[in-house]
Order: sequence, then structure tokens, then C-alpha cells
Amino acid sequence: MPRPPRFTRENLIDAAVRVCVQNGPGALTIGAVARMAGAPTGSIYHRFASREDLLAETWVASMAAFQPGFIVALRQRSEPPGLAAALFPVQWARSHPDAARLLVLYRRQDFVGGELPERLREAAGKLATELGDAISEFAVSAFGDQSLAAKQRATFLVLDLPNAAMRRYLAAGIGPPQGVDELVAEAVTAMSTASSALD
Amino acid sequence: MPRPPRFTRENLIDAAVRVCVQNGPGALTIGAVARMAGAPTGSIYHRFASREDLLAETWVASMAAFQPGFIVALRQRSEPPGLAAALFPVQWARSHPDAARLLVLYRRQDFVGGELPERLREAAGKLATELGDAISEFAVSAFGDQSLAAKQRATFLVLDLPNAAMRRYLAAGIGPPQGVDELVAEAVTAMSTASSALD
DNA sequence: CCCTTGGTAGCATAGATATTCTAGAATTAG
DNA sequence: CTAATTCTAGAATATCTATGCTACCAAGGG
Repeated sequence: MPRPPRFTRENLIDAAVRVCVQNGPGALTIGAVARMAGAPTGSIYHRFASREDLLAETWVASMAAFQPGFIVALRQRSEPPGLAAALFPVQWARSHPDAARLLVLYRRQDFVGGELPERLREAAGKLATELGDAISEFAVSAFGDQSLAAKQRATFLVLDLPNAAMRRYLAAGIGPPQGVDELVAEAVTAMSTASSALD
Repeated sequence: MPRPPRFTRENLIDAAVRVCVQNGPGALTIGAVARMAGAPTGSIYHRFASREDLLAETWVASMAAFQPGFIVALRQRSEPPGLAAALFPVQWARSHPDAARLLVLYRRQDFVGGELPERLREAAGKLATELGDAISEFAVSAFGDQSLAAKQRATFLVLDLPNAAMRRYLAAGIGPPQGVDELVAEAVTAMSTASSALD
């Protein structure tokens, strides 16, 4: 019944992601997104209440695209434990280059600033909780240990380590080469062997 | 003979670093730095030609503070090779919290944009070259291999890995806890053992 | 004591940018 | 065909920032 949209939320968030990965989140201006999407500025305000909101949505949408698959990988049993999860971000980066750059090269804090509408605060909070819980669960199953230290170790293995290995490539705008998977696998295996040797 | 300065270059760069780590490089505006330093805006233009210059100087100064010590650590023989270098960034972060946050949480590209005055381009280029050479040299001495892959592996071990392990703490505004050193040491040792097992 | 040098102070200007607002366009139910 | 609804368009306004500019300040040498 209504006029069909030319610029959906999704279209505009895509454009916003591209602006951010090209010039950093600081360069996300309404004008820049409008140019990137080929839309007039007014159309952006039709979908988003403010620049701040759009910036936050950009982050939340990218994280929401990444996280479910990652959590599945986290629950998958692999040998050594965590290998499947640690490889997931690298593989995901190949199929989602823009969103991956956003997530790896910047931080939540660069996008989600002060006051946000309920919907976004809730979405962001839910994502954080889900991820934290999934990692804790993994730490218990992998290390049989529910201490904070075990969770930190798990976070390092499955997130920080692969991100570190990819970072330079994503910064250069290229997909992570095959060697990254090998390096990650080697590191996870090495650390797993080292710790089981302590038993 | 002249009037004694109230705001030196150093003062202002310090303030700029603090602005960046608090709100990201995008928040580095002349006004923000002026407020942080307690100076009027005009005083900043007395020292720096433009906002872009100040931003670039902020990065160059932080990197220049980090790099010499790191290079010394890189040349230091340790067992396994690279352990001393990999631990250096973590220790340095404890004594230089603001500069470390800047270097770990953001990238050169977020600071050093397009056109820069000769002095800065040269300083930035020299830093990059020195670091690259030092890492290559380390890669040869540690792995006996001057391939690009060896250099990438070395970079991962001594820079990306420790940065990844610290990142969350620096983002939260706290110094890296002792567990980080242990994790880094464990990872470097594990990977060194794994690769020597291949011989 | 005055002049020179390097500095501070902060208002004034120009250019961006965010945000608002009004007019009109595209659809379909009735 | 018309009303109701959702959207596009983009000009107009309000803010924010970077930068330029002028007046004035402090110290030491002559």
C-alpha cells in the first residue's frame, strides 16, 4: 500500500559500514553515508533518529551478523578444543570483508557512545551477554575451570588470537591469506599441548 | 629572553594523547585539546600548523617513545627467541598507559592521513623503516629465514600477539594484569617448541 | 627604559555538519 | 478515482569546528 522504499535500513547500514571501514568511524557523517548510498540526507533521518544512532546500529548490526555463527563454532567439539572457534573469525572475514574490518579494527566504544534508545541498548547488551556466556561455557568444557582466568584464557584463544593474526591484512583491505589459518591453528594447538603437559 | 612558554609542544601532545584515548582520534578537535590542556585555542596554532599535523604528531610521538626500547628488546637474546621482545610491549604499557592505549587501540592510519609536512612524513617513514628492519633482522636470527613468511610470523609473535593479549585491558582503561605476561610467555614458548619440533 | 623576540588570549570568520521541515511522489485498499 | 500511508527530496536552519587575526604580555639585552 505505501510507496516502496528506495533506501532500507539495511541499505543505509551497509553504506555506513563502508564509510567506517574506509575512513574510520569518525568519518561517519550523515553526508558521507548519504553520498555512499546515493541518497539525500533527509532519507537517512527517515530511518535513523540521529547520527549517534546510526553509528551504534552499524556496530550492532555487524556484531549481530558475526556472533551467532561464532557461538555455534564455540560449541562445536574440536581437537584441540577451541580450534574450530578460533578459525571461525578468519573464515568469516573472508565472506564478510567489510563487517569483519569493522569488528577487528575498531572497538564497540568507538561506535556506541553515551545515550542510546532502549532498543539499541538492549540489543547491544544482549549480544554482550550471549557472547560472554558462550565463552564461559566453552572455558568450562575445555579447561574444566570456571575461574575468571580460564575465561580470559579462552577469550584470548578464540577471539584475540585470530583477530591479532588477521589485523594487518584487514587493515590493508585484503582478505586473510591461508597462512593465517595455519598460524592460528598452530598457536591454538601449541597452547593446548603446553597446558595439557602441565597435568 | 623571550616570554617563557606556558604550553610547550610536549604539553599539548600529552593533552592530545589523552583526548584520543578517552574518545578516539575522531574526537581530537582543537577545542578538545585546548580544554584538556587548559589552553586557549590560539596557543595550539602557535605550535601546530593544523589539526591534521597535531594528530599526526600525536601518533609519531607515541611511536617514537615506544620503538627504541622495543628494538633493544628485539635484539636481546632470550630463550625462546622473541620472548623478551614479546613481553616488552606489555611491560611498557604499564609505565606508559596513555601512549600504549593509543598505539594498541588505534592504527597509524587513524592519525596519519593525507598531506603532511616534510618533517613528519620523514619521521613517520623513518620509524616504519627502522621497525621493519629490526623485525626482519630478528626473523633471520630466530628462524634463519629471510622470507616474507618468516617476517610475518615474527611480527605476529612479538607485536600482534602481545597486543592482542593486552587489548581488552587497555580498552577498559586498566593496566595489563600479570596473567597477560604469563599468557604471552606461554604462547611464545609453545609456538617456538612447535616449530622446532618440525626440524 | 625601550626594543626585540617569542608567547598568550580569545574574538571573528568561514566552512562543515547535523537536524528539521515542507512539498510532493508512489503505492494500494476501497 | 481517491484517501491513507510510507517514503523521497532537498532546501533551510542551527551548531560545531577549524582557522585567522589582532591586541596584549613577559623577559632580557642594549
